[in-house]
Amino acid sequence: MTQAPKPGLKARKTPVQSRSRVTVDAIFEATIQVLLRDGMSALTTTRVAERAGVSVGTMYQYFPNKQALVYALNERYLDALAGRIEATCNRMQGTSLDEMVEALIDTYWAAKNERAEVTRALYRSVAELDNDALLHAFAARADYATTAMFASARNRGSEDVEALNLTLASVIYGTVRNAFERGLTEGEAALLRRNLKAMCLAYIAVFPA
Amino acid sequence: MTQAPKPGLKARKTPVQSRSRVTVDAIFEATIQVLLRDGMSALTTTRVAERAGVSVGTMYQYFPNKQALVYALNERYLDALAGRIEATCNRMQGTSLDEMVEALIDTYWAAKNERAEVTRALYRSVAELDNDALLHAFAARADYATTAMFASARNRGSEDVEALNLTLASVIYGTVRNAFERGLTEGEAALLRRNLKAMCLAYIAVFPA
DNA sequence: TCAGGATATGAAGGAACCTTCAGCTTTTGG
DNA sequence: CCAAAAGCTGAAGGTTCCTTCATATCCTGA
Repeated sequence: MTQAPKPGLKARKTPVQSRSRVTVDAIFEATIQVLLRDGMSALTTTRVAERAGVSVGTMYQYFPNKQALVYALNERYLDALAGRIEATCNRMQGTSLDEMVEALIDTYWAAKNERAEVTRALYRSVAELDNDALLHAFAARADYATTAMFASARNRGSEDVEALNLTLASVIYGTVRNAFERGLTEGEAALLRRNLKAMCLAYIAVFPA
Repeated sequence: MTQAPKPGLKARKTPVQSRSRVTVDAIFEATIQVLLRDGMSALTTTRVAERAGVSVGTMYQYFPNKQALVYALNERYLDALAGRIEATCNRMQGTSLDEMVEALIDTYWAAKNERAEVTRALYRSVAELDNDALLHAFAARADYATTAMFASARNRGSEDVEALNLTLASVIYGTVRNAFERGLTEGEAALLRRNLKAMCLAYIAVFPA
């Protein structure tokens, strides 16, 4: 995830004093806010710097260009998300498939909703070509973790773990994202989450046959 | 879907001669190709015109600005997609829930895959702010159709149709999209499609209780 | 305390892009 | 066949934006 970004997308300089760490954080935060308020096409170096309370030049000391900024923002987010998924997978090792699925849904759902605006802002920036690689790296990392977890399930049948993972991961990630994109009310969201779990459990119950 | 676009996004002039209808089609096609080859950030009026084999001025005779072009492209695609969903819903009226779900999955899956590149290209353009409205309009239209279909199911239990629709629609659309974004092999895709159906059927079987 | 590295500034160069418009070509309807 | 409508052209105006760099300020370790 963090290795070998496309050339030209690497951070230019790594903050060493705490002053600059604050600056970089402010820049990231400003980027999110601009993205959220004005959209990707209005994401301007000047605007970001202004909102972050620094000058444009400062930005260019940590990011070689605008694209690198967006890249780093996504990397940061996906890295944290993958970390949470891995943590859940470790925690649930050896439990039942049912418990695993519920935990995975809860984790992913929570991650998307805790800072819903951030998620929404980032969705507006991944359209850029080079971020595809980032997404695939994330998917690979997450799949690795969940597959290992499913393989350790107490009550597993004789199914192909890879196939099981592909199915559950696609359904869970896909559904949660779709749920997130519709503007659901609290009630609808709760209902959908419950039903998603029910659906996965029903599938598991029927299939290990 | 076709009514009341944001001001400034309306088509400027409607083609009346067949010559210009060809031109407009070429422009749309060129937009897709540029989007696909170079991404959203390289989508330039000059490049689109060049690839379409017309001059920039021509483009501006049918679209008041670049944004309107992208808007129209999405509108066109979503309109066709909604139409296909509605057709399926009409065709399946009065059948069983199982058949409905299978038909819906097949329709959506086919629509995404027939011109996979187009779908992929459009995903790169919806990040723009104003297209959100378009997506919501599409969702509303699709939900209306599927809800009506589910309500007519031969073997329905006493569940809340709206809830059933929310669940099935979110899972199906979400999963298909997610499947599409991972670069699945033919085999994996087939497997996932089969399992998605199985999952929905298992859910239906358990719940009308 | 002080030198040197780290950090910040913002005006300005320069490239890329969107959009217009005056004039030219093609098509249509009578 | 011809006048009017429809369609097409592309150079150029005007704007916006990215990025650099010479200069100034701040911090840290000795």
